[in-house]
Amino acid sequence: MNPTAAKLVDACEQLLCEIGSIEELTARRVAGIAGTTPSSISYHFGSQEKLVIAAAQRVYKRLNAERLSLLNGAVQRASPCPPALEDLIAALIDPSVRWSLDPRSKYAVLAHFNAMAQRSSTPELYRPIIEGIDHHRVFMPYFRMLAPWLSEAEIGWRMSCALGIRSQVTRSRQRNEVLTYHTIDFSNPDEVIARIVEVVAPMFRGAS
Amino acid sequence: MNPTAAKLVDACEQLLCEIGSIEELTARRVAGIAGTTPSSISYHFGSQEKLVIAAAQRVYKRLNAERLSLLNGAVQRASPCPPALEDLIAALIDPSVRWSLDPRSKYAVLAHFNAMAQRSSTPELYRPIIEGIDHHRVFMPYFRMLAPWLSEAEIGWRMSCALGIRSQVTRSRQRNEVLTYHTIDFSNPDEVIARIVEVVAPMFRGAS
DNA sequence: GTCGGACTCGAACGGTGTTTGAAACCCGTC
DNA sequence: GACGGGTTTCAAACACCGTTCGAGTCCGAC
Repeated sequence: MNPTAAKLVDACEQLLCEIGSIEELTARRVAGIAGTTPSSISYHFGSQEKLVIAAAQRVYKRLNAERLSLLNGAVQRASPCPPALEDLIAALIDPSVRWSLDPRSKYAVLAHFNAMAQRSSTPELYRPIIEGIDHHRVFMPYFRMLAPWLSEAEIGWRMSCALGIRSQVTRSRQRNEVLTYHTIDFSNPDEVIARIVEVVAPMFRGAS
Repeated sequence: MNPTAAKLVDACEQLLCEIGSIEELTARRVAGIAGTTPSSISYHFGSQEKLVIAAAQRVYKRLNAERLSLLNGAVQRASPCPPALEDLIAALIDPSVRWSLDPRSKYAVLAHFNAMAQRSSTPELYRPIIEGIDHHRVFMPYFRMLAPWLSEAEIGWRMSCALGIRSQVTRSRQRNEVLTYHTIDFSNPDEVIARIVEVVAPMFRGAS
């Protein structure tokens, strides 16, 4: 990758972590941090939007790698048995929850990325990233072992639900705190993860 | 309300339903539809942002009224017994799910409103609306009757989870379809609502 | 009749992302 | 070593944005 382009991605990542709103990310500021000019963004990436996507893609890779490593850890720990349902669910949501609560993490990049995706007039740019689900698919065989009475589609649906709950936690923290009368410490990742596991696990049990 | 201000809210609501991205909403377009000038937006509402908030507030009122009426219907149908758990959950999520799938509804206004809230540099403007949870609180006593072993906070947490799953459905339809191998018809509100009820209900049951 | 407030609107302002065209640079070829 | 062509850089210009400003209009109160 061209060194200027690389510097732009770095600057974009850095700025996305510093700003409170995506509106504060401007081509001139990014270029300034990177020590170049706004037009170089268009030249190397086609548009500011695509630069943000490039930055987010890099961060997503790290997050997915962490999730995969958690999964592998749980699998190896339990080997030769299948991993515990709770560990599986925890691995699925752990990195997102933990990163979103860690100000030193690059989670802000993903948050702003999602904000941009929602308001974009060219959603096709974001689709490949947002709907890339291979990192989720790797969980499915393990869930199936634990709940063989559920079809793959049923497993997928429940994983979607788990991810939706995860998003609710990372996005609407204040609302959750009010709704739960501040009895849950939503700034404590371990507690949040345990709470999510607690409500998601029954979805995969035979009860119904 | 000043007639020009009213026309601006109407125009804003209309335009929000027609556009694909919030970026296509410009002060000049809104003013054009309303038959006035951009500066009147600043004059009557203070900013374009606040105009969108005013428009969204009106739509939220209608949605919350519909939700409340569904709740009351379920309560009366079951009276003097408490309403069925499934009906309660369904009432909680029904309007959002149904509106989000009905192109004639004003759901687009709320979708764009949420997109704006996420990217705004003045989130305090949105907080009162997004975190207004009185419409959710009215559900709590009924849930408590059905699950008296859960504290109010536990009920609130599970309601939050249900709303998170709801958001996942209204926001990331395509991803859900892929994860479920297209076995769920996410364009059919009745099916979607039934699916959500199916996974949420166990959260409120005694199992664990 | 005149004052004062509410309202409207066109022009201007400072900002945005992107395009443009001319330099500067790099590097293989003669 | 000099040339030539592609690649990269950058300042200026462009079209557009939301907002502000100031003059002008309207209308009811005194």
